[in-house]
Amino acid sequence: MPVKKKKGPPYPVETVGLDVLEDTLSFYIRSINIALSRDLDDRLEGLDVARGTGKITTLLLVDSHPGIRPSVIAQLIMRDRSAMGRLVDQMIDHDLITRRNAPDDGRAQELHITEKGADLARKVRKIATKQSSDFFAGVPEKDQKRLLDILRRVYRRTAGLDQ
Amino acid sequence: MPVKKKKGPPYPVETVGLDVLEDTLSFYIRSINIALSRDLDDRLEGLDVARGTGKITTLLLVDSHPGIRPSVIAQLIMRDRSAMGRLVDQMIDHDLITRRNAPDDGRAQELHITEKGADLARKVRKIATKQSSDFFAGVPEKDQKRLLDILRRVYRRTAGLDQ
DNA sequence: TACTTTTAGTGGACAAACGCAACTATTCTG
DNA sequence: CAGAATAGTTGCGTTTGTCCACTAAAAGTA
Repeated sequence: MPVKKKKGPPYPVETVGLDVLEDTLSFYIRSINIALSRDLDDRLEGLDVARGTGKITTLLLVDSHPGIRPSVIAQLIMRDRSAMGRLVDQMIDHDLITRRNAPDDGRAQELHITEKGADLARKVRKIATKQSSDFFAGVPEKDQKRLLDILRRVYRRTAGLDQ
Repeated sequence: MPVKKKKGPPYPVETVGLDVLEDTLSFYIRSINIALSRDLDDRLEGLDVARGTGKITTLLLVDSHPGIRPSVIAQLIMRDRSAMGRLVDQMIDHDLITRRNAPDDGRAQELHITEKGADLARKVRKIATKQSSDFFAGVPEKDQKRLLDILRRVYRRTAGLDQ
């Protein structure tokens, strides 16, 4: 006599094959991106820099490259200049960076970090590296390096930074 | 006598160091995700499935798992049920899938592919795999596999599919 | 010098997407 | 049967980002 069949969905989540996506960059990148963003938002709770869509990169770049220009950052984070402008506005409101006109180029601006921004940058650095290693838990050191190398190469190429 | 200094920005894009982000998963994932999404949108031009935010995964999953439930897909693409519902609505409008009530569970639904959906799925499979290999251009076969393995592991863990 | 083109930044309008919370209906647990 | 959990729907609000037009300045050209 057959065991009573349990109801449940025809394809339980754990066992669903992902079709070709199983071997595809885009799917994992997209999904992991979602997970990573949410996780990061949690970790940044209340830190003036939540919703880390570019704010974090901007903060760290301004901190480590005093006088860097908005348009340069825009290119690195792959946003257009208007989006970047708004991002800068926000961060100025939060007193994290300052904006001044470039002395040698009337079109351009220079961004500088504030006290508060620098403090935050220190915290964010810790958080970002911690998150990275948490997500890599269980992945051998050597593979981590290898993975980052590959991602770096792909990134530089697609951002148009190479050649 | 010094060479005439060229003007240009203080930190040209190509040379800007990314601070700790240089060694951080989140930055690359986020950026590559942007690049990948835009590129994919281009390749899907006019294909009824543009803005591939989950549509692609849904399409392929429904195609390869007839009767799969919305909530299962939602979990795989990390969205909440309401977002998933709207996604399904759209795809039904585009005549890519159909929705019917599950015979054995009054709460649930079953999704099925349409003719048109199946056609599209075939095309999308080609496009997705092509894109993946394009982005991997220059990365040795072996490293590609390795990378996908790691991403898969990270994904499965963060999606709560393992253990 | 006068022109044209390119680059940097701003502002507005618009749209798409997502999450949350509340609600219904069904099923499961005990 | 009562209460908890699950599937799906709907409305609401927010965020985010893209497109486009516009100004100002600099670079290229002749």
